[in-house]
Amino acid sequence: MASSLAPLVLIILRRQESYGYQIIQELREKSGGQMAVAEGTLYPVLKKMEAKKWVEGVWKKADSGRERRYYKLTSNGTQELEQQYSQLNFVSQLIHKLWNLPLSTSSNL
Amino acid sequence: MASSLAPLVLIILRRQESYGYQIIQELREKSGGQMAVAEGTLYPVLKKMEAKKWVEGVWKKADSGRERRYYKLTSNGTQELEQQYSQLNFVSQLIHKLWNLPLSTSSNL
DNA sequence: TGCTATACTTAGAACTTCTAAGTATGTTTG
DNA sequence: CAAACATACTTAGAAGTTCTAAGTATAGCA
Repeated sequence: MASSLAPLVLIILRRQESYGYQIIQELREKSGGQMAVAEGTLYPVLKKMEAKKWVEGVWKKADSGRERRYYKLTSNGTQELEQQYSQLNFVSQLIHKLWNLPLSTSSNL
Repeated sequence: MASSLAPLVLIILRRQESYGYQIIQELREKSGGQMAVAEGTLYPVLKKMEAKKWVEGVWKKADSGRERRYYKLTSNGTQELEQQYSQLNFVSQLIHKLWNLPLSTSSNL
């Protein structure tokens, strides 16, 4: 369960343009193998993000001779990412706040 | 978009038992109005969590005379919460890690 | 030549969340 | 007292996301 893949992908593309297969590898590596996103999950997400103009995709022939679809962030996507990133931080902070509230030690009823 | 409501609810119930309507209020208050969960979203989630034995629900008559269904964490639910909480922290840290990687300044192709 | 890694596609199922109703009871206010 | 409002829970259906599980195709290697 990726729990909202889009921001993770946008963050990766913020650093440098990339393509589907590599994004999957990077997520797996950077997460120490914890985050295993299936191809059937990621590729439709990339298409949806392209349709929303968050990213721009172009076909390029790699040195290997293979065709790859490289994606890069648009300015739209940068805005979107900033919003989603701060939203994620907000929720994360809310969770910590709730977690750290003192536990009730006796019945409250 | 609540982005996985279950852990938030479990965290609230970890502090003290509560009921649906109050959980909605608490989420709204503690989030400064940012997190507005609809009743039609929360109540089915509570039922699902009860079916999974993460929480236990009982009907009680409140001082007001109203019937409420109070939920409290089971030991099962405590285990589940610990797992989900560390999973959330993991993803949150991964996101920060990826965000803070140096941006590429020139073409990488 | 056959296997493995790379690279992308697609259909359908499962799950989550939201919308938008509805029901019922207690409280407040004109 | 009646109307309006806040409390409290229910449910059906739509929309959105992710997973499963296929499939296609090419490059490199044994």
